[in-house]
Amino acid sequence: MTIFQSGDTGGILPKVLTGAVMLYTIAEDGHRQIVDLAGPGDLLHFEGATGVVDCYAEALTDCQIAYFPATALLANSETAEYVIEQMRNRIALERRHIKMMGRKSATDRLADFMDIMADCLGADTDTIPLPLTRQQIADFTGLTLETVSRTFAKWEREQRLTRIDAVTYRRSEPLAA
Amino acid sequence: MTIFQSGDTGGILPKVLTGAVMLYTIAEDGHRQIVDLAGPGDLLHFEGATGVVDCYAEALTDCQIAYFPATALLANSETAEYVIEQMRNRIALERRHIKMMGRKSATDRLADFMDIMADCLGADTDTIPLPLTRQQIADFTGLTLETVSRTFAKWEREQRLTRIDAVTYRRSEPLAA
DNA sequence: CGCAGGATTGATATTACTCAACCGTGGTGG
DNA sequence: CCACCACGGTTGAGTAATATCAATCCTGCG
Repeated sequence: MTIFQSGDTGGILPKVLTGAVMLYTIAEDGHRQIVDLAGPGDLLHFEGATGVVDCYAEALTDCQIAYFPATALLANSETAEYVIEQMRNRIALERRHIKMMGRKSATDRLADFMDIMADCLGADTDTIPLPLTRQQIADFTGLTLETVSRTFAKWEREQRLTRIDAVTYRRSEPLAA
Repeated sequence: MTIFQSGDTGGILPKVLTGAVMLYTIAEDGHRQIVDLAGPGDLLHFEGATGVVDCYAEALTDCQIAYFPATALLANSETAEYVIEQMRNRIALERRHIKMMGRKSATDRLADFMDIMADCLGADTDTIPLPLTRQQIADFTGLTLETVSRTFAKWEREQRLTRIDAVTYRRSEPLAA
């Protein structure tokens, strides 16, 4: 379940081969904020031997993780370029995340969230795997689980969203109101 | 004022020597979201010659910017390490940003925001430069400018925060309620 | 002097949070 | 086999907080 914890030392870079992983932090007041999502091909952190990770990584599904020594990866220019590309991807995703959280309405936030999930974990655009509990979605979006639940219920009533199975939804129309 | 725009090609990495810069995106609905803040020593993006930046960079204060060719920077292992370190810093800041935006109350959000400003632009911990308009603070935190204004007014009434000059505040006590 | 841009303040409405009850399911143990 | 429990999810009612709309203030500048 847990892949690494805040405080663990770096030096070895974990790469997701299969499955999905969430990264989160715990605030002083106990509030959990999910700060990142990773799927196949993604590196989970970038700390060298002198670094320490400051978040928790937990598997959302069954996962295979490979571990690479940071020094070796950065020594070779080809793999170093891959690491840099990965970091660029992380920055781009964090910024989408920020953009999503800047939305003032819960509906817009969750519509953006579904876009992100589709891009991160989705095969085709409108079939969206959702291996997260309502609480986890809330901790990702900065909403409450009740608001998440109500918004999904509304979308299902409006036929914009249909549940395929326990962890998959299909969206028919743009979700944003 | 504008340092680069969404759509500009990469290849040359801008580094802030002095001053402060904001990075922002514009959503389809016109909403502006500030996604990053950079101060002296920070690189503003990491796009190689094949990349394109997807946000806008605008100076918040008078600025000096130096430009480095990406290929040269990455060829040398010493400067490459600096670039990676910079990317790590960006990721860490974006995550603090996300964490801040996960706070449910405006007061908590803005207290976190002040912490971030202190770390990004501050000399000592409690003297906080704030070269942003209320609207820009709102676009950073995901609040409205009225809420920002009211919260600052409340803090000043409570003597937790005092304005030193047009762009500097001093905080006396923890701002979080 | 008048104007423009940012900032403040007020009144109101909406929206999401909070608290709480209840449902459904899967697992465990008697 | 069934009772019970734990956990996630749904739904409802009420409240508190912030967005919204609008008027006014302040300051620097032309």
